[in-house]
Amino acid sequence: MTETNNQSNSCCNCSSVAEQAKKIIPKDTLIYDCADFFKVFSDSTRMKILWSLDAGELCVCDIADILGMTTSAVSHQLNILRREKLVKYRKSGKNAFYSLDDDHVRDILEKGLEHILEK
Amino acid sequence: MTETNNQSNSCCNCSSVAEQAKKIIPKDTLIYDCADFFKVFSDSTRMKILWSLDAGELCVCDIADILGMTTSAVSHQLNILRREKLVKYRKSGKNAFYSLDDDHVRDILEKGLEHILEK
DNA sequence: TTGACATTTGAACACTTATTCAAATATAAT
DNA sequence: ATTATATTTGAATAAGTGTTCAAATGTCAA
Repeated sequence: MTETNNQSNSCCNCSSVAEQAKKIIPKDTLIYDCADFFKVFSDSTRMKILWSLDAGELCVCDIADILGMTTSAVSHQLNILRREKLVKYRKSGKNAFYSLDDDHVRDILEKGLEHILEK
Repeated sequence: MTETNNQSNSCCNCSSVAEQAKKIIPKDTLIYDCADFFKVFSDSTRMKILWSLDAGELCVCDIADILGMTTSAVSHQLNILRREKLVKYRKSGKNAFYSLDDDHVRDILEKGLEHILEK
């Protein structure tokens, strides 16, 4: 054997970088969880809800009013945000009050905004 | 008129927060751009590609080899990553070498991973 | 020129997803 | 009990998306 490495069918000279890449990539389960996490931010309605909650605690009908959407549509999205642990809520009488789960969410929101504004 | 504010149909006492929320929410165009930006991170294939490129510059066939996918599928995703300015590339002979556009992307990748690991 | 290789591209397909609509819960007021 | 209000839920629809496949483009070597 003239070449002593085990790369399968490389077409160029990226082999060393490729080997390192294989080590760097997080495990599949992590990748999936991470992708799902970002997926929550990938919808404009959810984005607006999160920015609204950045102002403080809000009930469903107020969020719906702010966004100009039905409470049903908003509730569906809040359900997703809750499932991904981005918002928490408490029930009080007829109302359900939602708020951001932690400052981590604010970090991400601002990072995204920064990226757009700087480009 | 007994109440002197112009809120339309609020059901609770979130009015002051709601007013502030309306001011805080970024303009629609910004929201859309931001959502699109995060959408890129919401797919596991693109996520793996980005993590691969974190190791350094790579050509398409090597990325395909690392991910165990066809070059066509990878090329389609690279096209999206390029469109959103997350990766840059240079052509050299038959090859196209891709790399991360800037450290901003690394920041987001790590923020996402942090969030998952801490929860 | 011919053939091989790396990459890109477009159409088709299966799959996912956001909103709408109607109905169901749940709580408070009369 | 009845009515009104706030919210949730499930099914249906329409729009969006990732991969595959086949074909096209572009580059190098013989």
